Formats: sequence, structure tokens, C-alpha cells
Amino acid sequence: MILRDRILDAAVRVYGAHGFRGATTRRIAEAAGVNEVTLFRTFGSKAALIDAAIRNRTGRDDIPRLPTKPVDPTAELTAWATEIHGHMRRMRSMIRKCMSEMEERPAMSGAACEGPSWAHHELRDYFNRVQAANLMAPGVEHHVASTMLMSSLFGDAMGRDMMPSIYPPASSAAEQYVRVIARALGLPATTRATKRAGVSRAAASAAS
Amino acid sequence: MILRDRILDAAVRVYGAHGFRGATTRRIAEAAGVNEVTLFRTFGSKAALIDAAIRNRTGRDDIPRLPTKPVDPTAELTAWATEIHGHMRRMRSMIRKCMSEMEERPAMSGAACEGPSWAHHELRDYFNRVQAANLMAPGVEHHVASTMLMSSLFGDAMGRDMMPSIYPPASSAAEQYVRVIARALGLPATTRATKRAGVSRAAASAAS
DNA sequence: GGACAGTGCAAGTAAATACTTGCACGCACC
DNA sequence: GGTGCGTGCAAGTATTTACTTGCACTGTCC
Repeated sequence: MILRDRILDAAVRVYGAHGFRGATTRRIAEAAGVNEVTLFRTFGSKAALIDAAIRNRTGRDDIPRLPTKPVDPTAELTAWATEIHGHMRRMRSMIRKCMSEMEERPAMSGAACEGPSWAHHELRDYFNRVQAANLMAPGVEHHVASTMLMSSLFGDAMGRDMMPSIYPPASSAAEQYVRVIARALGLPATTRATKRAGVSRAAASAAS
Repeated sequence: MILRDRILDAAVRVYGAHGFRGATTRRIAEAAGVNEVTLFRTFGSKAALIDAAIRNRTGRDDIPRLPTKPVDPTAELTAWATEIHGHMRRMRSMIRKCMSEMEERPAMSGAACEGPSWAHHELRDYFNRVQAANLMAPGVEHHVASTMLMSSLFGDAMGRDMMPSIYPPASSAAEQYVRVIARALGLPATTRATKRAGVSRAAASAAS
């Protein structure tokens, strides 16, 4: 049933552009190229439709993985952060809406949080592994560092539209954030050879 | 005319709770303890009212200042970041709404951006001074570091409601973010004596 | 061929919403 | 005392919105 997916797709688009209250059933039906009544017949209510649409979107995002055995942390982090950053940028409209409607519709924003929450745990676990592999200076609060890297990517993805001048160029932003974190954690610098290898390996594991 | 301020106050409260579309004139009038018609007679339209309310709120916030002559950067940054963090947390509902309505009502979110934008420049200038005073390791991208510290405070203030477990305890969060940044920038550690002095001085300059 | 599920279309309902009008009341100021 | 100004109150208008109903059409499966 391709029609159902078409409606869900239109619903996230309209929701991302106008928020819950602005996502009228008329607009969604028009965007989906479908009669308005069909929405009610297939989903029951507007709330159920948008809920399904958000869940559908936030569920399908396969979050990239970090290598289980860290070798070149800086390179691996750069590849991973770049992907997370791109993902957040692509979803930024929807994320902003979910965040702002958290008080009124906690279930939906809860669903939207799953992705970031998962990504953060991925990063935190990776830092644990990096520390266990003795690739990190001892006695550093890498939990805080992981939160900061996530917040940096998040803040960049959310704020760049409104205040573009305060962020590094989009193409290298993630890389620069990682570099600062790497310095704070005392991670070894990437050589050119290991960098290429690290990036391609991280990308490969992310694509799987 | 105290009534005008009462209306503006009620408008920001209702807007922060429900967003633009959810901030109906009825709700605002009720929250202000005022007749609905009075809103239109004093502000002309709902849009003009909410615009004035946001501008009123975001204009009055005196952003804390960082010392012109950095002495103990870590202590000074901690005091400053703690205040910024508290400020962002207090305004978080309104900020979330402004951000999510950026596409539809750019003027309002633009006004809401003034505060963060100003704070970021304050921090960036301060880092320039710290570097000029030779208190920072050479060759570090402190522009990126300033963006990251701002994003960390921002991400914390926005996300803590939804994912409390991934952030450090609220009472020490700002301090911990500063510590990581200080490490990345190679700032000198704070001694107990200079710490007390630095904090009180920063707080004093912020209160002025 | 016929039952049937899925969809479109036209029309409508009840509620909410932004905004208006007309009138009355109180209160300061001259 | 009277002239405005600011406000409250009651009522109303036009529009939007979520959701419903009834009917016709189309394709699939038996």
C-alpha cells in the first residue's frame, strides 16, 4: 500500500514546516495528493496521523555506528560526527517543532528524542572503549566531553539558520568540533595514512 | 500604565507555553486578567501584541559581562557560563517556540536570537583577550571553542527536559563544560584563592 | 457477473478563532 | 459639572478547522 506511505511522508513534511497546529488536515491531504477524507479513514484522527508520521520517520534512521575497536579515534570521530551532523541538519525543522511542542504533546517529542539519545550512548560507549584502549589521557571526564560534542553538533544544526556567522563553515564544522574535543581528551593526532583508513572504515561500518 | 506591562507579561507566558498559534487572544486576556477586546484596542492585532511581548522580554535581559582584563580565565568563565546557563534555562520554553517558528515568523525568532548572539560575541572577544594575555596555549582554534561552549550551554538548557540522563547534574553542568574547554585551550588551572576572587569579581561585574 | 474494499467528491456540522461594534461605567482633569 | 479617555461587557461576523455523511466510481478476487 504505497498510498499510506505517501500520506505519512506528506505529513512529516507539512508538520516540519508548520508544526502540529499549523499542519492542518487540508494541507497534508493536498501535499499527499489525496482527498482529505482519506486521512480520517486511514488514520482516524489528525493526532494519530502525525504521531504515526513522526514515529515512522524517527524510526527509520539508522544511526551510524562507531567502530568497536578504536584505532584512530580522531578520524573515526570525525567521520561519525559528520554523519550525525548531516542527519540533524536534514531533520532540523522537524526536531525544532517536536522540541517546541514537548510540553503539549510529550509523546511525540519523546519519539523524536530516541535518535539523539541513541547517538549519545553510542558516543559515550565509544569513549569508554577509547579509554580502555589507553588512547585517551587519564583522568579526563569524557562523559562530559561526549555530551559537549553532541550539543555542539545539535546547536550547530539548530542555530545555523538563525545565526550563521557564529558557526564554522558547514563543510568542516563537525571536523573542527571533533578536533577541539580530541585536544581536551588528549587523543593522538591523526596521521595522513591512518586518517584515510579510519574514515573509510568508519564510513563502511556506518553504511552496513 | 501598568496594564500594558501586565498584558505583555501574560503574552510571553502564554506564548512560551503554547506557541504562536496556541497563544489565542482569549488565553492571553484571561492570563492578564483583562478583557479580550482590550488586547485589540491597545495592540491592534495578536501578531503585534506577541511581537511586542517577545521584544520586551528579550530586550530587557542584561547579558552578564566577562572581565576586560582576564586574570583567572577558568574561574571567570565558570561564573559567566553559569549565569548564561541559568538564563537560557529560564527562557527555554520561549526560545524553543521562537526557534520552531523561525520559518513562519522570522522577525520574532530574529529578536529572540539577539541575546545568544550577543553572548557569543562577548565570549569570543574574551577569548581574544585571553590569548593576547598569553594565558592560552598558542595555535588553538578558540573561535570554535567559544562556539562549542555556547552550544553546550544551549543544548543543555534545551535538551535537559527531554533527556535528563545524558547531561551532568544541573548545578555543576556549566562548570564542567568550562573545565573541558579550558583543557582544550590549555588554560591554567584555578587555584583556590584565585578561584574565589575570580568568581566574586565576575559576579560583581555581571551585576553592574 | 457480482460482492467488496478502497478511494474521490460534494456537502455539511460544530467548534474555535481573530477581530469588530455599540454601549455603559468610572475616573482624571479642567 | 462636564468632557474625554480607558476599560469592561455582550453580542456578533467571517473564517478556519477537525471531522462526518452519503454517494458514485474503480479495481480485485471469487
